[in-house]
Amino acid sequence: MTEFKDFLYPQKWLIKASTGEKVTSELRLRIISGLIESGTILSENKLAAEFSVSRSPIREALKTLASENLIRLERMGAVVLGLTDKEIEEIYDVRLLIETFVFERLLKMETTELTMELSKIVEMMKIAIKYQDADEFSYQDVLFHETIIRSVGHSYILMIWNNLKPVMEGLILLSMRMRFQEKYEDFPRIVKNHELYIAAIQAKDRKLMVQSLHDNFDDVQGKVEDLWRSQQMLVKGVEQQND
Amino acid sequence: MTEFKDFLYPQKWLIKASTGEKVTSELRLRIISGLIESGTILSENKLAAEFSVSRSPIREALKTLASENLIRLERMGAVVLGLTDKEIEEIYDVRLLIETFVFERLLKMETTELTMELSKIVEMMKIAIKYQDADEFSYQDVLFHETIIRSVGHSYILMIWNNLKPVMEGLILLSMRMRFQEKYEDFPRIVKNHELYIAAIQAKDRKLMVQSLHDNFDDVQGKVEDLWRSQQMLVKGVEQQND
DNA sequence: ATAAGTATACTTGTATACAAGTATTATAAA
DNA sequence: TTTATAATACTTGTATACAAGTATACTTAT
Repeated sequence: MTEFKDFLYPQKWLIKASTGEKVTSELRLRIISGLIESGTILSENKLAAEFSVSRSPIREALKTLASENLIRLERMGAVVLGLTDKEIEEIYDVRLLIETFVFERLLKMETTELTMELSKIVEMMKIAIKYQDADEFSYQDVLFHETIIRSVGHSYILMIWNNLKPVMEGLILLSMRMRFQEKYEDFPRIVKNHELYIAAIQAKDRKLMVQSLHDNFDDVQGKVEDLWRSQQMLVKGVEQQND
Repeated sequence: MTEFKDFLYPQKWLIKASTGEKVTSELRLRIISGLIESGTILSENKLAAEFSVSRSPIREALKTLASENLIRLERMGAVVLGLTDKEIEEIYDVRLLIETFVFERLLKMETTELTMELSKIVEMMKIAIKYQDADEFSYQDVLFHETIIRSVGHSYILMIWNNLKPVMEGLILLSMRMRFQEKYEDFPRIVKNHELYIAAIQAKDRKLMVQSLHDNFDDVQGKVEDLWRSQQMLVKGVEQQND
């Protein structure tokens, strides 16, 4: 598989990935961004030709995307579902659900090690902002929440997170790229929210946690149209931006 | 793929299924039941030989089971994780989490059609008991909860259910088979619990719902050792039982 | 012109072939 | 006996081949 210049998904995150994983990540982001529109019928053969790959990794990708509700596999072809605003809200329902659950567990735990780790991540986020690295910032943002979820050691909550994560990551990625272009001033506030989250964990303060979580949602909750604009912009400027 | 006589998974549920789905369902149940022990290393080639199938459907099965936390894919071989008692409890954490969420939504909805549907399912459960059909009873039990979850139309809650369902189904299946052999007297109570659940939905009574849900968990919450016993019993008696 | 039937070009699901890499085992040397 | 090296038998990931089935389009007959 040739590494296309016009890949939306960060190439450096895919260095060790198999072809199947690469295709999965790229297709996912194209669907989330709206570059591949809802209603489109995807065929394994056409995708294989487009990516210059055999059908094996394509099949793997389609199965994964179907489990993430981004496409629906049918007799002939996979129909793209994409993300409506309603579904983005639903994703945040689930995030609120599991992070609230996790927080309840944290209330009964030692959290010094966790907050240490989270502080480190926030430092990394600041560096990413300084160097205007949207992808790195997104990575740390996702890692922040994953670190919290992992810390309670609940394998089925983690399973839910693992199913949700790829789509979340895509949304955050597109949202942050847009912000770096258009709303750079947002970032200090986003960082502050994360610091608030850490404070809530340290103080074991339910209310503070839910509040900072809600604020965090608002930060990412760009409407789908915004993400689409963002994607358009990126595709147009991709010749210059990508090495 | 030959239809082995010693399949644990109900053959009639797999009539329209592809080879990949058949292998997935059978492997899953063997892992849950303990027939394939935790720590076992599964190789694609060996499984393909064992099931008289090519590696394609086996790969599909292993990917699915990995997403369900039943195995862990590694460089060489897939290591079986199975279900510990802790994990079974975690599954019920998640069920409680999503069914409670769903119930909150139901409080704001018209539920006459839903309760009608649920009553029908309970009738079916009674018939299954009458004819001592453990598999059919399990099917209706799973369908009962799925019907409730689907009724609120939340695609990401449904996604969680879809990820959880196969393992749930397996647990219920093994648990009910054991009960039909050893604790037949349990069933009237199980049916009553489901009727209580319906009443809770009709009355929009949170407390009643949580209570009946908890009771329902207790009914299925056979310890892993019990499931293993059940499986042993079934494998020994399989020549007579399966057609 | 329209309807029916056939041919063709798709589709997915499974089997097989191949390539690259890893663990193990056997062999050889110290 | 122990260590190092080489050969072999595995492993997964990807490509390709094949089979069965479905939709489309074309051809033929009325």
